[in-house]
Amino acid sequence: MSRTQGSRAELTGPRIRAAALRLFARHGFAAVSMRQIAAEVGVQAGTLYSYTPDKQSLLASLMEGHMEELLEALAALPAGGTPTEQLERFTRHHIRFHAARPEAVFVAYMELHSLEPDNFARIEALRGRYEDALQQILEDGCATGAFALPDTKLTTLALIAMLTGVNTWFREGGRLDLDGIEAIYWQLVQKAVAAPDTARAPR
Amino acid sequence: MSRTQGSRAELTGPRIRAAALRLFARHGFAAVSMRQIAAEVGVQAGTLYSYTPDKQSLLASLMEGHMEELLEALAALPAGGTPTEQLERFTRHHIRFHAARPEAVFVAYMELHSLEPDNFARIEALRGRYEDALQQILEDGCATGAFALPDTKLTTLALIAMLTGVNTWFREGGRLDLDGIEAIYWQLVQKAVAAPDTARAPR
DNA sequence: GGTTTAACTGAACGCTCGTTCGTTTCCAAT
DNA sequence: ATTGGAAACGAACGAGCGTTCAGTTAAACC
Repeated sequence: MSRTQGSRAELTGPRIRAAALRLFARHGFAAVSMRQIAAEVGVQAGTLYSYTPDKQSLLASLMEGHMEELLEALAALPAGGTPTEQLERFTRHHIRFHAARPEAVFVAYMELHSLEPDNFARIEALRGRYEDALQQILEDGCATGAFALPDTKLTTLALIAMLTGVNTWFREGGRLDLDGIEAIYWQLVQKAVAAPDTARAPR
Repeated sequence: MSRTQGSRAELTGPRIRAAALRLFARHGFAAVSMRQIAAEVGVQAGTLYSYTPDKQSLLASLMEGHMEELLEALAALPAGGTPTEQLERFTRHHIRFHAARPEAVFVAYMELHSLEPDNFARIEALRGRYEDALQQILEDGCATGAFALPDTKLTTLALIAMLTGVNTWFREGGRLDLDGIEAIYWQLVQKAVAAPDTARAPR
């Protein structure tokens, strides 16, 4: 399937994936044809089928790859510290990771209904693991008294929705850089979850 | 175009819109054919063109109608009171309004990229007016000292993303009813925006 | 009961879709 | 120079797409 040496150009497989991701993000999975993807790569449509069994698998593979990358990056974060420190790391990491790959994020959120049931279940399970990681931090914080939350599951979903919302407007080179955005969102998150007494002195 | 008396059944126009909304929400605009919509209504595909000039206009009309309804409902809210009271009204209303029409909300958010440029601009302008209303409340609150926010525009977008996120998991008859959900989210919103001194006594 | 009229049918248009597969190309090893 | 084999081509398949429109139906009015 792969040459020992890519003598003429970039490897075709990754270029197909990149083109598909870009087009799916821009126009939506159902609105993009295999011929459009092929044209973007500079190849005939039939060639795509040497790299993916079909269009659905191409989408599922992109989405699953994204979710696995997200979980790997989460696992690579430094552990330990207070729940507040962990939550700050999670918050900043979420914003930074998502801002760096807007197309994959967009596809992973918007094309869930284009997945066949098996693929949907597999990818939703990965998302669930990510949410669980945040929920665990919130529960730890409630246990130590650093956070005061009526419902950690809802708060998990609320915070992730808020943080992921950055992607709807963030553009590189805009009014604010990522450091500034992280700081603003971290302040919102921190105040929202903090127990009243510790709202200003977060340990 | 319309009969003086709908003697046999429901009027066809609204039924087409309802079927299209349901199918667009479930499968995505591009993945739904005019024949599917027609079949859902119990009519031939050609009949749809007595009610809409084309598929794109059907989508745009559904989205524009939803945004206008949202703005009308916002305008119908009681005015006056402190910024904190206004923000609570906005928060509760947003959750309640969106939870009541999940399909329209889903389509309005997910199918923006299916709109042709003119329709997109018109509908985005309506969304901007809704965001402006929230931003005005936040600015008023900062002016009175009730809120402490580094950036009202970002906070506006962050809060709307958080509140709209309810729609990704809320299902009627689930663990929590709307009153409970409103209360939890209002607590998160209130704490996130409140100036430190007033965090516990919101007037 | 005959006429009007709007709603709806159903066939047809040209086109694009995802996918298959026999053929051609061309690098790499002999 | 020849050969082996992977990569890509490009034509073809049946199906379905959005849209049009001449014709059919049936309720409403005189």
